[in-house]
Amino acid sequence: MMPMRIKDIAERLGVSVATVSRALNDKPGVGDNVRRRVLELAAEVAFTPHGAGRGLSTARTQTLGFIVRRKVFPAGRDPFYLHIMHGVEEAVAERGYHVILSSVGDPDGTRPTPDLPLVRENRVDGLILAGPDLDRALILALHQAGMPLVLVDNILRQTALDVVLSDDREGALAMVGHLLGHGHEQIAFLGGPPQWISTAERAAGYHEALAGAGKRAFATVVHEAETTVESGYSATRRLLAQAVVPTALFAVNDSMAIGALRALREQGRRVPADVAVVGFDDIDAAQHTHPPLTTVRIFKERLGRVAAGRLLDRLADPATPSQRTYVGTELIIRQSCGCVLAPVREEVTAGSTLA
Amino acid sequence: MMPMRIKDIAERLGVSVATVSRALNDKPGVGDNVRRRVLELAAEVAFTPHGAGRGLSTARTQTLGFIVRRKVFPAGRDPFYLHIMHGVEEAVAERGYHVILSSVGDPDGTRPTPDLPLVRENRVDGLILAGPDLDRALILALHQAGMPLVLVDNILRQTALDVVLSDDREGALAMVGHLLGHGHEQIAFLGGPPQWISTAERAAGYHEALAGAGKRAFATVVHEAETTVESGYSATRRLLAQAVVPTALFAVNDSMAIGALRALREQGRRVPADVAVVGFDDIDAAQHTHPPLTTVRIFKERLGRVAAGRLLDRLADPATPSQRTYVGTELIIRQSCGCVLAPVREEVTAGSTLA
DNA sequence: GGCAGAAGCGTAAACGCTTACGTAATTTTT
DNA sequence: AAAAATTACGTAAGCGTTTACGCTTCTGCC
Repeated sequence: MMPMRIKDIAERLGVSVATVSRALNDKPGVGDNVRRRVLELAAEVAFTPHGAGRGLSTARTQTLGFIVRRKVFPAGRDPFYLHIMHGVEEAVAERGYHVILSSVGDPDGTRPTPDLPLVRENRVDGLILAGPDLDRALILALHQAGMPLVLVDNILRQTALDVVLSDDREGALAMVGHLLGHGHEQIAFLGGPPQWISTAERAAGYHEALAGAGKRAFATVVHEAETTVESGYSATRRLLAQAVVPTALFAVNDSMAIGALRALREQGRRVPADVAVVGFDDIDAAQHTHPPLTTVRIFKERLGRVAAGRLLDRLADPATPSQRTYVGTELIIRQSCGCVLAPVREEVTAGSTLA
Repeated sequence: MMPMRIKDIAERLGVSVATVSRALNDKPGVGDNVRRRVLELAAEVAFTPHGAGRGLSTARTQTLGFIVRRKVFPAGRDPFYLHIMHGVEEAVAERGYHVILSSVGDPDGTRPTPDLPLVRENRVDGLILAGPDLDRALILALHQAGMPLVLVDNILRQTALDVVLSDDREGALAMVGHLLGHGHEQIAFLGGPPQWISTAERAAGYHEALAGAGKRAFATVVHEAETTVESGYSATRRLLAQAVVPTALFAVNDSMAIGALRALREQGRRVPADVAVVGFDDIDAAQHTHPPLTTVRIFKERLGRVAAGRLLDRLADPATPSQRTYVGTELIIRQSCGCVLAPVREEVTAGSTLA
């Protein structure tokens, strides 16, 4: 019942532990005969090396950390980062690694240089840092301490770090292009914190699309401090109080778009007849809004998979130059933009509350 | 830069590593003087024991595994279990533990007794097994191997295991009681797989409520093999084809309720005017449906916290008798049941698409 | 003042694995 | 056929902790 250890295998086969270890790890210095016998027995008893033992001698834990700011975690929020983590888990499992989840609280300031128990305890070989609002000082400290890192949905300027992003600019470009193609002239933008890479890039895509079409941005471009349903709601109300009302509303993410839907409905404006509303992310709720939300899908699991791949590659070869990877997006046309003629790509269960 | 190890502390203080270890672990056999100096220095350099080293000598990893069936994970599904995991993470972090996420695939049958790499590698002290459709053989094998376990949203009859469940029967009782109290006579039930504890208990609560009120169950009680939007949709269509149509529809979970909303809408029935629809779970999407969905809220993070607590307690004292814990639910009255008079408890951002 | 017991501390082994080094046997080279 | 190089294996040290055991020094007691 007690699992076999290398020592036991060595004993049963009448060889030394060193030989067994070499055989198991494909190292030279073992005869074909002995090697075969070792591998056979190992397979038979489903031998797996003891994690801590191996870790102690190799200084490798075969484990990655997935770090996310506690605030962006669920509790009513869309589980965007959980989807990313799921992608990470699948990818690393395929390569024999594990993931430890850790959500960091607000910097408490009790420690001069912020750090993570995970790291101090040497429990991880590398970290995936997800989300735009992780403490800069923390990231820098980890990087300078030599911890292999990959950033997801975030960048750190002036620093050679691996970064995985969704192609937000391209997605926004496509979205706004789509609206323009359907005759919208007055497209307002509900933005988020400009220091977040994703929201900044989406804003850039918005402006670029308009410029490319020779149009001007809608007079009032809002930049909210948060990207929640509430902020989308209040921003839309402020927008509607203006003299000229937009014909389309591009929210920087789906949560804000949902807030916009609510504000419009309360003001008696019909969506999409009076004003079109589109979002970004394709969160789970987007297909259940009324009307179902046209949006730009982000492949969240894919982001996780790619980030994990980058990190594992870097661990295998620490000299790999850092790189920035963009994961493509996809336009999801539902009813909230009124562009029924556009090609509709929908999964079977979507649009449960078709209007 | 290199983190200090016990050896270094011992050297700096001119004592032995054993003494340092004893001081750090609050063990007797250390003078007050030396102890103080050790603790001071340790605090100063933010010493944290090396995970693998400690793990190797104590056979404790300070790590828990969170296991979930791959199929129930996101990719379009509601991240129910991710919320649970989040609760787990918060709870264990407070007690200095870590969580490793692992989603298990379908049993591939290549191994006579199913097991987990996590366990064979001795990476975890215990496991939280989430979801009703984990392989029975796996659970039993782990249990018999002496691995501390806690089940969430699942039970294993005939086995003394710690179990954490939401109080589904009570929730269903309250929900159906609420409908009855508002005059509904014909309440249909859209059920799920009866071997799942949660769906079975909800069905039981439904019948119990009706029996308590002296009513009979609606002639056709449906039990679907899946609890998806699609199955809710098709089950509702079948129901509507019957001679007598219910006045209220109680779906065993929110996904099915969403499917029901779609089917009703397609058939031209108004919700809640013609037929009330209620669900269970309070998934993220429930507040964005049209109309917003009345449902029974499950405290998913709390489930995770409680499960983690049970497991940690058991690790601290392996003799703890196994126990079954029920986490209460909460009726969330929104618009889909038409019972506007009931007390409405809503968070601020809810009901974004108020009808 | 002598002795038992306790307290404070060091020594060394153990956990399970990898790996540098040494040695004997085998193969290759001349 | 002798020297040199290669191969196959064992020995032992090391990774960072904890802990059983043993030695000294103190304390208290008669």
